[in-house]
Amino acid sequence: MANTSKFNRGDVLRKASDLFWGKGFAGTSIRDIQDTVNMRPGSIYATFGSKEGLFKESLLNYAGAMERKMDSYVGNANNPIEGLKQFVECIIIDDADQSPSGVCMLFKASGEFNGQNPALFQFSQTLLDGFENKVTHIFANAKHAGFVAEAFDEANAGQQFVIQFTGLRNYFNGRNQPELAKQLIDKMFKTLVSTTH
Amino acid sequence: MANTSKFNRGDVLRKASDLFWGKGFAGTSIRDIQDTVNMRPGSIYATFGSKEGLFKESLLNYAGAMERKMDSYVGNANNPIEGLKQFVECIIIDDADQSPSGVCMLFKASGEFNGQNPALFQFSQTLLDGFENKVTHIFANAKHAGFVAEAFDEANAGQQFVIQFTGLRNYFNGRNQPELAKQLIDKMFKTLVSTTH
DNA sequence: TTTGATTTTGAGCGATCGTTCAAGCTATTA
DNA sequence: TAATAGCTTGAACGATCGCTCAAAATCAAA
Repeated sequence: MANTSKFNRGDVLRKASDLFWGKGFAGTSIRDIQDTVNMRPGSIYATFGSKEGLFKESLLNYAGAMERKMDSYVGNANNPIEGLKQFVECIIIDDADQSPSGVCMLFKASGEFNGQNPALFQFSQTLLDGFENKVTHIFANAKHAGFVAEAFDEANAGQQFVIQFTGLRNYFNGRNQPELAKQLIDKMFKTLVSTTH
Repeated sequence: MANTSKFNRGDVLRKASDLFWGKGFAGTSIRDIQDTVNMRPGSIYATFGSKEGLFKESLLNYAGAMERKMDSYVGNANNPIEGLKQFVECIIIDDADQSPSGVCMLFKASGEFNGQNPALFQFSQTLLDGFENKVTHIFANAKHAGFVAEAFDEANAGQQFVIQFTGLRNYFNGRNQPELAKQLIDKMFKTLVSTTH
């Protein structure tokens, strides 16, 4: 080894991720990225290979951050399902004004790439499946811990969670009605908990 | 008047709309459009003013086509709510493979423009509000005709319809599971019809 | 302190972007 | 049929796109 990187890979990915999340893949230029991560094109390409490569890592970084945030809320709550609810409230209500976009980056990518870029579409779909799996496991654990009835169907609940979460997030994208959002999230979880086989 | 247009404005807007819907605003170039609508740049700019102008008309065309389709299903059904359900099944299941995108063009535009282009974001939000209003009126008419209880809350139902529809559409974007989709649409409407104050 | 492997730099490549406009074409009117 | 108003054409503008690579800078090991 003779020379070491001057940038922090995590910082760079966080910034690039926020940029891509807000402006989309096609709407973000490498020069946008150069400016916000303070790297020259040569360094960017030596590190990430291509715009697509950087996007893939950015999307992965987003999904990871999302799952860590969810884990944190679930882990700190007495009832894991209550934790999930707080996570949803945080994303839809609290983070609304500081978030680069009101739409989930995974769905935004999935929507942008479907029919245009099979590889990146497949990549985003895999991450979405992973997210649903994670939610399903949280519901399963909640059931084993006795927080919901034995007849509770965790797979169905995980699926419903993703659908409702997406619908709500899109609905409140650019719409500033926190009290309404809170009501609808309440309703979402009331319906979710009553989910059985 | 000395010469008349050779192109059909409706045809051009349909084709441009499908292109923008599939590839997004940033992902579609004027040269893409030249090729699919068979017009030269001068004609396009003389007719629509700019890429943004063409996009606005394309989005309007999409929203209009969507509402006409919905009206058609609702008008031909004995029960307007049953008609709404058939409309949803048509969009999510039947049209899945011939549609330029599995995501609603209005939400895709709203997601792409939020924080990037206030004018176009506002435009797409207004069309979304119009769509929700239309659905709410359909529910109101269904109530007045006695298809649901007097306690039925049509505004709440309209809101829920948009949220559930969006969630399901995103979920089944690129996912080919028609029988599962049918089940979830069934569940969506069972829940919707039981909506009261 | 010298060496040398590694990273960073930034000018610049060819391609494509949105857009313009002078010139040519076309159909109606006189 | 000649005149003319309006539409279409397509070459080309300056800007920006993703990306490359030779040269300069940097730091660990010898």
